[in-house]
Amino acid sequence: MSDGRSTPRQQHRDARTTAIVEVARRLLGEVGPGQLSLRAVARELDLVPSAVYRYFSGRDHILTELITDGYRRLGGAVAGAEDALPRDDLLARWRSVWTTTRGWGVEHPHEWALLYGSPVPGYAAPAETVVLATMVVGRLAGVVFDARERGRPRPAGAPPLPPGTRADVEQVAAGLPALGITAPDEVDPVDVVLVLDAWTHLVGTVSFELFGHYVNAVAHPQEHLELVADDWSRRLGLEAAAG
Amino acid sequence: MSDGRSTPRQQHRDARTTAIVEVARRLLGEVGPGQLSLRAVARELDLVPSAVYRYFSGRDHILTELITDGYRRLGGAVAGAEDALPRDDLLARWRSVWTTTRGWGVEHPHEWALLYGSPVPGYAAPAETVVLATMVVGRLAGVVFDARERGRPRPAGAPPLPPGTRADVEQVAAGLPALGITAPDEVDPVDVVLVLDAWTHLVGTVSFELFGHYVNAVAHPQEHLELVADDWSRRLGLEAAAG
DNA sequence: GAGCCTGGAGAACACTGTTCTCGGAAGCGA
DNA sequence: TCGCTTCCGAGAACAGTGTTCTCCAGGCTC
Repeated sequence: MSDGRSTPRQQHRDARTTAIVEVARRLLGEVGPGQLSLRAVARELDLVPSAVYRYFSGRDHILTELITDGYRRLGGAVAGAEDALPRDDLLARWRSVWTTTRGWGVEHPHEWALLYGSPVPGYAAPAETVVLATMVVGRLAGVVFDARERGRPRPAGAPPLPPGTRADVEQVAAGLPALGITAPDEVDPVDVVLVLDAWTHLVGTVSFELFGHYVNAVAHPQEHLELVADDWSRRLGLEAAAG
Repeated sequence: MSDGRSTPRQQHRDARTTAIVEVARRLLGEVGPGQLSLRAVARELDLVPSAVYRYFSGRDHILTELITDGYRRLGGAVAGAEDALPRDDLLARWRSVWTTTRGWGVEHPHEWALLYGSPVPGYAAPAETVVLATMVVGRLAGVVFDARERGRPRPAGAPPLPPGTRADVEQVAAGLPALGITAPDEVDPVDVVLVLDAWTHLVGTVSFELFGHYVNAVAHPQEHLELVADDWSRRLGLEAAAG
């Protein structure tokens, strides 16, 4: 946020900027997006509303900042948990990504809604966000690629991909290095699709839990999520060779 | 909405009530929830804002009505499409539920966001909604149950369910008749979990497309969704015996 | 030390949801 | 047909909201 040398003014500016985001995030946790009020943020900081406009172009700008911030925090939590595990324990790493993602969502439901719920109207993802938003799915892909590298193949039974999806996969595979994902030289297109689907299912499951679609259906969401995670790991051939 | 005999007053009231909802739904399609304004609805009907309160207790009440209305319409679209297919063509019925659901979402993205996006703050699902909300997953379950009835088993390879999930499944199975879902006498618990997961994956996939999480990843969402649908049908053993 | 410029104050505008009172008109029973 | 009741809409008001504008003082920069 601050460039190299920091004048006193720049320091003050940075402090205020982060203070605004911090307060906004705290209020977001209390009331949820849509109810987040710029004036409330200003009040909390003993500021007049118009003063906030020195730092942000408006309410949506603050929300945008909270979104990138949320992706950063979620990604950080997932990365931290997975990095603490031995690289060879693919199954533990895979489950870690799933449970850490859910854990973060359960702890920060409003931020989760901001990231994966209805998009905010004025929001156009800045360039920085697109790489941040891929952290979770990137970790999923990392485990799968490591499994292939260790000679664990995917169970048979997948049909060939239709042409449109093949094109999509090529697009994705070409963009992997830019996202910091180390992929094998020859990426299996089916792996790419399955990882994308597993990611979708992961986020969908957590969203269903947090958004109340599982009432009267799933009373043990943690257990259920682990079940789904193991299911996908089996389909991706992550478990030990002896089934 | 109207009970048996309808006095002129009741007629007028019903007409106004539906008119308000209709206008609200049209405006919702233009601006999205959160931007939907009670005053704008009133303006459109040449009404003063306070007059709307004769029919709805507030803005959230209108949104609640739009939610139940949305579930009804989505469910109706799905049911209509599936009922037009021969009951024995399980695969076609299965795909129909998937593609019809996506098609409705693509046509009504804001209503989709209302149903499956971030929950509305003041919204507590009325009793009527819980049955409406299960229409899509109920149709998925119906296809699977019909497959079992026709002697198509699920492919092997599923691990036993952990105790918490077993309890959840029993709860769900006990509630099936109340939802109008005809289930076999002995419901396979794994089938219930898989249907729930397929439903989650379906909604998650459409949401990811509509909410912009698939940019730079899935340029052919229709084809991708069909791929996912077929994938689940294979895991559920819906296709003809000869693979 | 002179000057610029930045950040905050304050007022104002156009909205929003919601509550209240009040009037008139339409429906209803006799 | 008359009179009463009920109900619907108008209107004003209040407390909020996001946003824009002008103005000014203080601190930073040169």
